[in-house]
Amino acid sequence: MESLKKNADFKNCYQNGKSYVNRHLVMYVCGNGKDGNRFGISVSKKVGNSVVRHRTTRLIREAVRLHETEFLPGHDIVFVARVRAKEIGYFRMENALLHLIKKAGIRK
RNA sequence: UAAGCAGGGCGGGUGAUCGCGGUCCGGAGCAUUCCGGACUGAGGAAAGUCCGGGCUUCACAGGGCAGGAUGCCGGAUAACGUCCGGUGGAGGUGACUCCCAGGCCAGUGCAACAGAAAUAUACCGCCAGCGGCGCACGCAGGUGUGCCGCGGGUAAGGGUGAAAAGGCAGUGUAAGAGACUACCGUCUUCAUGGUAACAUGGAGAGCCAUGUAAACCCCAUCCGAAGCAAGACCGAAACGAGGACCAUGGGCUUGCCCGGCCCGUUCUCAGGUGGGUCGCUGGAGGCUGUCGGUAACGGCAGUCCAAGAUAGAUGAUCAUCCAAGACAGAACCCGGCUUACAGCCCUGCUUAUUUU
RNA sequence: GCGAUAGUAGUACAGUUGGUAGUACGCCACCUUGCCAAGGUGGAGGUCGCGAGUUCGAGCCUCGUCUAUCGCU
Repeated sequence: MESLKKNADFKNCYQNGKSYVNRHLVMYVCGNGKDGNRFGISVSKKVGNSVVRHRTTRLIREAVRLHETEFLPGHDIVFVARVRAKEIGYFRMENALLHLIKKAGIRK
């Protein structure tokens, strides 16, 4: 999967995209005018120490990887972990993610 | 067996499926990239960033001042505020542990409250002398005693305080006082042992004097600055400089021509942005043996190569075993310190109890 | 990666040569008023972020540690 790298890409998504929220995640979506999707993951220092943040990032990335084909193409999507996200395992993270993309209407 | 002390080690394992970073090999491809295979992929603290060094760039004739750091002695080391071994002090029955442990007779500052007095004094007290008044004895001179006053001698005793001009016992005295004596302490000096810190012993000084230097300061030693986002190299586009080209194509200067300027095409150069490559992991390296050293550590020989990401790679699911998995994620590299940490194992030693 | 600053009452802040921790607002009680506000009087409230050390004695000095905020690249 292709990832968002530049700070400007994230800023663009925050300002021009639409946001969807649930208990564990925040998702920002905006169009990018390309064939595929690009994903960004953001976990702030408030969530925990380095080990906790890395684990949270990996859970989100794994969930995105396994469900990448279910996304409608042509979007930049940023996932932001909320503080409660550090307490959950993979399956609840997966459910949270699927819930959000269904809510946003970008699931096939 | 119980309690404890010191040192060292480990820090979940195995398998299956899907997935990620790196190196090498093979194939496709030849700017890039894709496919397959093999190997490999976080720590004891990777952490805090508290010290020290390597490396890189900049600065620099030499010296001093300022500023900072360290501080018993000897050794180890590339270096250190680290480590090792001693000395002194403190704690523990003990194994053993802990200590920023130089200098307030170079100078300056501070010591609230209480207390008479805080670095110098005399409040109460003690003591004799002189003067006055009273009482007792006495014929009287006078003697004894009490109170008051005067100028003196004292620092034993009193209470305050964290701390009151060595302690304690005796001699001595009007009362006292290192005034004198013994012991202990302090200081000076000599001898012996030790590389030294220092220890032990002898002799002397009657003892001019508190604490605080994690107060200023003094003394000795050390220190140029910044950091891999350091730095080196390659270099799109756009901008800039110079040259060449022109069917003289367009515009401006103009009534027109010449001339000049800008745009155009192309070449060279400079700076070095987006980006890329290097720095980047073979090193004060690990392990084993041996030799020197009490040890820290060092010498020699053999053997091994063990992450290198660049918005940042180790994950997910399932099965299974057990003691049910704590603290926690490399970002140029090393040596330390400090802090966090579920639990497990090994070695040596101490104390107590019991048995032989 | 490299640094800097701060932490004191519920809140915002003082606190100098180290010597009994204070100010304002807020809080509580009383007075005033028919009632409320304003005003007046009195009172409570602090492990000085935490742990060691130096000192006779630390909010203050030293070391370690935690949290928050900010800066440079």
